[in-house]
Amino acid sequence: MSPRRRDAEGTAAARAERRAELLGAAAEVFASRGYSATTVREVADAAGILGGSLYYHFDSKESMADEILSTFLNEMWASYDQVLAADLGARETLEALIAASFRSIDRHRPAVVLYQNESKHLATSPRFDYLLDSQRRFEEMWLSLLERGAREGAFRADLDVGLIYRFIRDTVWVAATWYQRGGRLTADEIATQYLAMVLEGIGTPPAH
Amino acid sequence: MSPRRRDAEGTAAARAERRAELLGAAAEVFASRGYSATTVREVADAAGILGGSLYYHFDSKESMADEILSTFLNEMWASYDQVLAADLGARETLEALIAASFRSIDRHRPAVVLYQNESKHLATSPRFDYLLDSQRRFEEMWLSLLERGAREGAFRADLDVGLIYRFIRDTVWVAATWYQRGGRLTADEIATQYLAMVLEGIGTPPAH
Amino acid sequence: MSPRRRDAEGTAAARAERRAELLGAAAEVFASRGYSATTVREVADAAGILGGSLYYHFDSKESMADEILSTFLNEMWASYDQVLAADLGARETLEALIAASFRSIDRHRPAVVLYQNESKHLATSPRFDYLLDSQRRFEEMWLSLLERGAREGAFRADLDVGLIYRFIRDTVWVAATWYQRGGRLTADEIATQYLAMVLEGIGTPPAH
Amino acid sequence: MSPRRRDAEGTAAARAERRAELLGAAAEVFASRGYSATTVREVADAAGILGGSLYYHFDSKESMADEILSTFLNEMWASYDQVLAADLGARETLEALIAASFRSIDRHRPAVVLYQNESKHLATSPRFDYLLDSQRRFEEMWLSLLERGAREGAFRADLDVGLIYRFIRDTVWVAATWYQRGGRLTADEIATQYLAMVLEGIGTPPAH
DNA sequence: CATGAATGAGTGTTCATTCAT
DNA sequence: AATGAATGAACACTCATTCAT
Repeated sequence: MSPRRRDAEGTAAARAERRAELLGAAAEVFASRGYSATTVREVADAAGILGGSLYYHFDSKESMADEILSTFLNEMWASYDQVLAADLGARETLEALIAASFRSIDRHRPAVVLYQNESKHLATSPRFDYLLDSQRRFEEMWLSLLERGAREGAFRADLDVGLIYRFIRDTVWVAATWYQRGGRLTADEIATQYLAMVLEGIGTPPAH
Repeated sequence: MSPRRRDAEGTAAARAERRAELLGAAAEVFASRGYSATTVREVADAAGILGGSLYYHFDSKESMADEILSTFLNEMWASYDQVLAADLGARETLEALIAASFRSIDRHRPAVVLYQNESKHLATSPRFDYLLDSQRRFEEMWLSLLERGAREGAFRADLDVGLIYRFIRDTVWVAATWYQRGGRLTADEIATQYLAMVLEGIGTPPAH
Repeated sequence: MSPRRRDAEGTAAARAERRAELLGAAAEVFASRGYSATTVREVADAAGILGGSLYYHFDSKESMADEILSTFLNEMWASYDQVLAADLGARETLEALIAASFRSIDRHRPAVVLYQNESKHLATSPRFDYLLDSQRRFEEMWLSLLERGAREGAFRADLDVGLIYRFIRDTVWVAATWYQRGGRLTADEIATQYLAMVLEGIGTPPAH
Repeated sequence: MSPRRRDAEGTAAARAERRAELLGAAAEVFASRGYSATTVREVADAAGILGGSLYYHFDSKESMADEILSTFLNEMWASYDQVLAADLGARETLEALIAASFRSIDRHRPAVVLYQNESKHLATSPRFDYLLDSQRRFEEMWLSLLERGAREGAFRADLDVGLIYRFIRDTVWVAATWYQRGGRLTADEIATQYLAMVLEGIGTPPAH
């Protein structure tokens, strides 16, 4: 490897790293203050630079949100696809998907919050069409899993599937608003308890 | 009595009614576009008047949000207090609270969305301190109910109470983002199915 | 005519008048400082209002330039069309067109300057396509007139027509950069002398 | 002697050459986009380097314009002075000056465009006072030539001298906006035809 | 009650310029 | 000589708010 190549790689990597740093700061601020209510200057402050300097790295505020969200979604789908490829039973698939989701929250908490709060608003711009695509694919995946589970006897068949879908979807993702790494419970512990609640309910079985 | 005077006579009631109309429009727009992303002009457009005219009725954009939220919270707490005053068993109380919550969503959907999405942001201003108070009271109420239920054997005791609290809280309120009056399911039907899920889970009991 | 209609007309007219006022100020500043080098604030200052207030009347800086230019071009072409419709001889047509041009300069001096200095730059945006259209029509009109004049013996035939075209075009329009109403010479006097120069030259005939 | 040292030896000349290269690119871009509308980055792009790198060679954007304009004006005046020193008759002087002007356009087209479009704007800064000086000298030169020509019978005496001055000035310099080296007509051919137009006009003599 | 013109602080963005490497 | 990251002032534009009518 020639020194030239070494340098080129070094700066390309350094640039990518800097972008990641800045996007991390941006995601944090967007998540806590809301995308619209956040000023570019606040993002820059959080990153320790001046407002204008962000534009050396990014085209616009929107493109920061774009990169934050697409990075998160790509990783999330990669982990979902791995689960789906394993071809497990309905119940095991559900368990694996929920665990994967909480791991996503653990790794991308601010991005998840941003996604939840602003995707509807952002999706009005064509550049964010992939948000709707992802949402559609997500819904299809869950609905078909829940229907299959009901058919196979893994899940109760007396509940509205659309309602269950929303129930699970909301339950999982909203956790991003309060989850914090290093808190009382780890992401895996939360996943386990969530699964217990979702599958068995919080009520005690009626006595005979 | 001239028509002018006739109008004047009804002024107080008419004014209140107009305010309610305008707040309804405002809540709808705030909920769908987000409070920060909504301009006063958009609210005015939705109400069929010009931007400046809103200031005859309200002091500021903030005060509209204030009135929307406090109206909703007052009504919500009135219904909760009624439930609590009935002194039911833990399970029955939970059922009644959830039913009351879905009825709140039915009556104040945009306000609930606004509350969920923006209360954190708005609460930085002292005028919205009551949001935090309400939240605190809400948490206390649920935690004590869940603890009592666990003690009394109505609820499982092996789950983290704080987690259950968040689980229920999120599950219920997020529904405001997709619920629509006159949709496939009524608020009461949704409440019933939610209760089934929350209490019994979606899984089928393991065979012996 | 009902009072309502009177009012409606009154405010519509008042609004148009205000726009015209502001556009007059804008044209003046654009012409003297250059469009790009002019800030919106400078325009507003010249109009005696604040920068933001301009946006109550106009969508953007660009739309001000647009309205200034299209108003000027419309009026210019109206006067040209009148000349062309009269179906005069080549020489008389040329005289009438040049007189009309100087009258345009008299009435729209800043707009002409703006047109000359910035149309190339502005025409990169599709909204200004009409500038290119106008330019093309202008060139065709002049070339066909000059060719006809050469054929009919009204103009010398030994000169390059394209060159004459540019010569006349530039000569006339550049005058907008120094012309001032109420100066030593009226627009008509300038037109007369320009015509003398263009038709007969500034040299004295060679003695026999 | 190493190649490095060989380079170093030629440093002063090499540096001057590089400056000239960069100024050539800058002049081209300034002329085509307008000075204000041109960014330093665009200049650098045209030169194949990065924006910041220009500042190794020049103090500021303004100093580039300065050097472009003063180089052009110095050369132009050198050629004018040569003409004036020859002490020709009025008509021959005019012919020689116009020919020299078109040769200037041929050699410094972008600089001439820049001069025409931006000198008024730039002249607000004291560093560009020489632009006004040049303009004044230019006007004096032409006015005295035209007056002398009128006195001596070389030029018509029935036209406004100030008008003729502007007529010639504009006619000549505006050509820089459309002239291109290697086009249909050479600079000398254009000069010849321009002189024919200016001296004899485009009209045919009235028949007796 | 409502209008419509204006305000002025603030927003996202641009860009000439600097400077360590 | 040139890079590339950063600066900071300025820009076009937005918007909550005011107020005379």
